[in-house]
Amino acid sequence: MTDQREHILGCACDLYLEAGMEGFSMRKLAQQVGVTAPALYRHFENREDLLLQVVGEAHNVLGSYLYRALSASTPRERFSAAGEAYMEFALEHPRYFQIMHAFAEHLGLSEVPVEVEERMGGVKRFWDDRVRECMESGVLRRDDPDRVGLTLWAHAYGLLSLYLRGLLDAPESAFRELYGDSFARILRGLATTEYGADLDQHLTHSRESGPTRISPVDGTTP
Amino acid sequence: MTDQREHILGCACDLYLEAGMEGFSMRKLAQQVGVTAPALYRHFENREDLLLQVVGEAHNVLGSYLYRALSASTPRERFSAAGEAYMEFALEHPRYFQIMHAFAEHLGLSEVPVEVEERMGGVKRFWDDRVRECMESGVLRRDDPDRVGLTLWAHAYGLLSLYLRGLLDAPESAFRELYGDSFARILRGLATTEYGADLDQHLTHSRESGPTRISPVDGTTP
DNA sequence: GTCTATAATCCGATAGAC
DNA sequence: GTCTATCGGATTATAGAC
Repeated sequence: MTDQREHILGCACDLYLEAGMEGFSMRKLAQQVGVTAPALYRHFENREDLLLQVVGEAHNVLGSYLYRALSASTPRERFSAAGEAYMEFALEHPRYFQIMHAFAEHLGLSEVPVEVEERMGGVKRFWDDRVRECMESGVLRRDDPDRVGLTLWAHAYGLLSLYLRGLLDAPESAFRELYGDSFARILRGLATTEYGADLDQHLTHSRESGPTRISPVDGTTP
Repeated sequence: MTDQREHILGCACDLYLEAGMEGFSMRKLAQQVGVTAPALYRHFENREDLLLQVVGEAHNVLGSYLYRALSASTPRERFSAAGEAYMEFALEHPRYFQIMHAFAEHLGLSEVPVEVEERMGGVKRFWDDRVRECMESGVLRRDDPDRVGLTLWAHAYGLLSLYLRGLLDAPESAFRELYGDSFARILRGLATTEYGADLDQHLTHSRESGPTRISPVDGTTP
């Protein structure tokens, strides 16, 4: 009873996880807590403030998943474990996964709150660190860790989002296999060795100039 | 005036593109159309039905972007153009990009409507076709086009989503460069050649069994 | 800190006249 | 096909008593 605020926050997380963003209201929350709606405003400024705290909890849970990955003993194992931890979090807490990436959008905000931005920066840095130590130990090619981290993060995020939104018609077991498979493909590369050389050349020069090119690049080599 | 239904649909698209999902209501739409709210129900069953048509329009617009990419003359150029077209669509019509991927979620539906599922299948097939013809012409490594297509699609979708949600603090010009760069990295591969061999072995065997593995794999080779 | 009561809006959808 | 009028409901948030 001392920390009624935390009790409310716990109920808010439960309610959101059960009902999603559409089904979340201050009235329902009050009912679940066992008080009346106005009482909530003694502890939280408004609905937005409250949901921001829920996002914070989502980040805490993700953090605990990622932290576990650090107990592996080599960079390549930590890297692998991190990728799996990110997937496990998304599959076991899909609503958390959604709200932390789409908070501003869900609330119709034009800007991402700084709290969320900072927390998300932490997630990104975690990826970058796994990448960096894999580069240092020769598992990953030497490259800009920040960019490589983003590529990996975007791929994982995209794959999980498409799955959670029901846009991939695969059962969970199949998806898990697909996720690891897709990761492996990215690490190994998709282009033939012939065109791979082309790409190396592209990347060496692209840091300075030029329009966006995606793929087997500019018309130089046939 | 003959096709008032189309006029309403046009206004609905405009209203959604301006106000987003949060700001979309039958009343506001009616006001924009210049009629009263009940009149809308002569043309559309309900709000959900109407928004489903908006999603359809979003797919039409994306389709027109992708279609343009087919005018390139070689598989590798069509591939490159397709990736750029997907990006251009997302950057120029961010709301359309969002609603077509998150329609069910936005409306609190538990299942993705079949119309959306089919349309999205078309997008996926377009990616797969670009991949397939690149494999046949030796630009991409021979592999399962369906899986490779998914990897590329997920990466592009993830990167664009993160950017549109304001989770990447980069201006648009920087993002465009980043997008192409990230694509090139995936095509070339991220692992060192040494560990790349490991991955090849993994992929060869993984089609049949085993738990999800992500990266430099199983403890066999040091 | 919590209550009752209520303000002030907004929403989707329908009935029935024209 | 469109209107007026309205039903029936939801929501966030506040005022003031206890």
